[in-house]
Amino acid sequence: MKRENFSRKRQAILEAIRGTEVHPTAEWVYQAVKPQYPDLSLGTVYRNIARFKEEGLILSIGVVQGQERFDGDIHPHNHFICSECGSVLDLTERYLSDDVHQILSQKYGAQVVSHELIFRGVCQECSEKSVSSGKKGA
Amino acid sequence: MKRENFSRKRQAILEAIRGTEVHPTAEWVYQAVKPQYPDLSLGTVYRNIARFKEEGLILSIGVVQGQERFDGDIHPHNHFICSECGSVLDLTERYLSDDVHQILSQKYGAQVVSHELIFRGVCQECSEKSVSSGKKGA
DNA sequence: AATGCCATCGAGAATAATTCTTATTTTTAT
DNA sequence: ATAAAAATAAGAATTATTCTCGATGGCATT
Repeated sequence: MKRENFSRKRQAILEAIRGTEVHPTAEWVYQAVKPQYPDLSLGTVYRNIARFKEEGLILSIGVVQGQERFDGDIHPHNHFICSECGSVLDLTERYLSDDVHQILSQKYGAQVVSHELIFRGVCQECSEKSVSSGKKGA
Repeated sequence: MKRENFSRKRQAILEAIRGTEVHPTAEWVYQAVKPQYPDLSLGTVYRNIARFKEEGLILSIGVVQGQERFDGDIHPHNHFICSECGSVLDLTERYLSDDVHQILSQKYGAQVVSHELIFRGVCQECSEKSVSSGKKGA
């Protein structure tokens, strides 16, 4: 009875987001799904991403270099963002237990429901580039 | 000899950002400084904000509801962002020591230089509104 | 006070990501 | 098969931000 209400394109968009580690932009998703559905529209990607976010199927990492980045892995984990190339990496370390939400909620009278922890710096690849081109390393 | 290189408008923009707790947008800063300098241009606000960021005089909290938010307090601290009204609050609790940067840098071969920890949820004010209007509470 | 020099600025055009609108197409229920 | 509902394509519209460039401001030297 209960319908899945998932069109093929919608499904393909979700799978594209879930099936990559790059924490893609809307444009990336569009380019990724386009080959399979050549009549895909960028508006459809945006519309469905907004929907996935509301439904909790994906998460937003935030805006990196002017473009919003998404994550199909909704398990709690943290990220590292490279200031040079904008790449987003997953970090497996856990730093905060979820009871901090409770504690903060009580202290501030708010409803704290989630947190995000983002580390910033220069990734290994960009660090090496900088060294070889003499930008920083020596 | 060494000139301060700070025009009055630039100084006023920096002071506006430093003198508020609201973690303002560029537009907010523009409106705040405009009365004192009626010929202020929004482009000047953006230009100087970009410069302050590069110089490390202010920090970017990230994009909230489509607008970038800034913080004149560069001491390490964390934030709570209300998903309803977009307000940004300071949290004084410290959760991470800075040696995690070292540890992560070694583990990933990157240069981790900073982190940001953001809690999300509904602030007290918005929570109360929701209750009285029957949106969630009752 | 006048001059020269650059940093800074204003105004608005340009850009780019995202959202919105509407007609059309696809999907689902009957 | 057909009608109703949901989803989509195309592109216009919106909006925050950046860019361009001619004009202005502020300081140093005269």
